[in-house]
Amino acid sequence: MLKSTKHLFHSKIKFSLWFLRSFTSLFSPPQFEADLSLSHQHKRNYKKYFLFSFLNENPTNPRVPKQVHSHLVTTASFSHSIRLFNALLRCYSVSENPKDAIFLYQQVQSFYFYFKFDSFTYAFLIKACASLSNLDLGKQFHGVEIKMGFESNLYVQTVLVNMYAESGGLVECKKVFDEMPERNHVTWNVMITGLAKQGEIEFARFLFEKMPDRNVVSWSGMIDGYTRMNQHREALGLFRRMVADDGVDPSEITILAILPAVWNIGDVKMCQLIHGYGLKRGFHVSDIRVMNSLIDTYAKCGCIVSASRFFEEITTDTKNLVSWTSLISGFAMHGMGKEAVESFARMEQEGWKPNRVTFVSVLNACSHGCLVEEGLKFFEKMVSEYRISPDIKHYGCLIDMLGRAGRLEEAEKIALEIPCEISNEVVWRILLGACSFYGNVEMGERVTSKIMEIEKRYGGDYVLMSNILAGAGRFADAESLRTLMVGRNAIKVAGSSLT
DNA sequence: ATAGGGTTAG
Repeated sequence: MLKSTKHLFHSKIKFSLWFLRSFTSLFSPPQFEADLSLSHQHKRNYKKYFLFSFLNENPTNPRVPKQVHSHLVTTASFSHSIRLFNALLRCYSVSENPKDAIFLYQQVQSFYFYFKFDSFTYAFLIKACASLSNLDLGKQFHGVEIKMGFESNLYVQTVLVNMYAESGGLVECKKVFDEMPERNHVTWNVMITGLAKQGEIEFARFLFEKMPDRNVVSWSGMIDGYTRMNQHREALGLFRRMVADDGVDPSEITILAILPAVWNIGDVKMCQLIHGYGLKRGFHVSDIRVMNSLIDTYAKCGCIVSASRFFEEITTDTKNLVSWTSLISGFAMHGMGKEAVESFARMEQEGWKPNRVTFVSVLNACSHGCLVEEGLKFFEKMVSEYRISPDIKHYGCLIDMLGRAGRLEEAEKIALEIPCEISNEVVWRILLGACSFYGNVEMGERVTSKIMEIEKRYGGDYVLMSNILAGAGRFADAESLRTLMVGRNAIKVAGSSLT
């Protein structure tokens, strides 16, 4: 008995040493070896501190929390520090697998029953539930947290509001917010951004106007809410009010929230203004997300030259895959197939591996630039070389490309081969457009019946099909289709131009 | 130690 315990103890020491070695070799903190000569208490504190900063300084490396976790398990030193345990929990809650936070809690709860959890523990656990969008689990921790006496803890209640907002429990969200004895600006912001994200923009605005000290987060949240709801003028108005009247400096996030409103309205001047502001404030050198969004906005405002010039100004080590994809999608929407294909080649030369979005963009470019053979090659390359299984948008581009080139039979064949789990009415709608362009009545009728199996309320389909029929001289059929459209209450919004 | 994020067929 004694021997085996001893053996276990030795193996633990061995493991610890291996562990410390792996830490030192990974990060080689200065004087770590020397500190081993300190007193036992000192060593333990140093180790604790080291593990703590190890966790906090490597938030993106998924191996770090696993290493610390296994160290704590094998050395049975969970009980030594609630802080270390909480830091580990925090790491897991923002990691790729927030469920690990729940597992850690369950493990500690069942093996270390004397362990006393504090308010931070519950805050991070509820945060993990928010990342998982798991409303049921969140409700359970809400119950536990109340039972442990944190019902009026500002931090715990704030993450609780956030969790309910993110996982769609708006009723509970409002209830918790209303019943909080004290709130700070974070609480208000969590509530406002949460409501704005869920589409409750009116109520978010009400709270926004009522809130005592608005900051850049509150403004950005509201602006983002309006752009999500397609209320772009309202978003721009709020942005102007924020900068001009309240004198609040926009952050990177504000810029990212306002740019979709800019390109939806198509305001090039506004885009240049924000670009200039970014230059002045240094966003363009510091935040690749803002730069990528600017490429996209210039392209969507019709200035592909500015978009590509701006792209070329970004240094090679700052550019990423999204920059390349934004450029290619810009070329695609301007019908510049050749430039898109060249950019794709340059991107591969610089060592970037295209993802599914990059392929949607380049296939779209081939379709708009009438590069059918290239497009088919890209599709083949995506499947066999990059092992990306095509999704419905890739098929959409492919069908659009073949349809525009008049290769309707091939397009229809592919549309029929799409697995039914991912198929939708949009691919058939694309094909219907091609049938209309080439005046193919028979296929048009087949395709229309396919669409009607899925969606009967989209007016554009009736209009397109009745145009095909009228083009073939079948005016009576065209007329009855129009009547059917009115009878089914299908709506066709009239087109309009921005200029 | 609590809040906000970029590219996607018609």
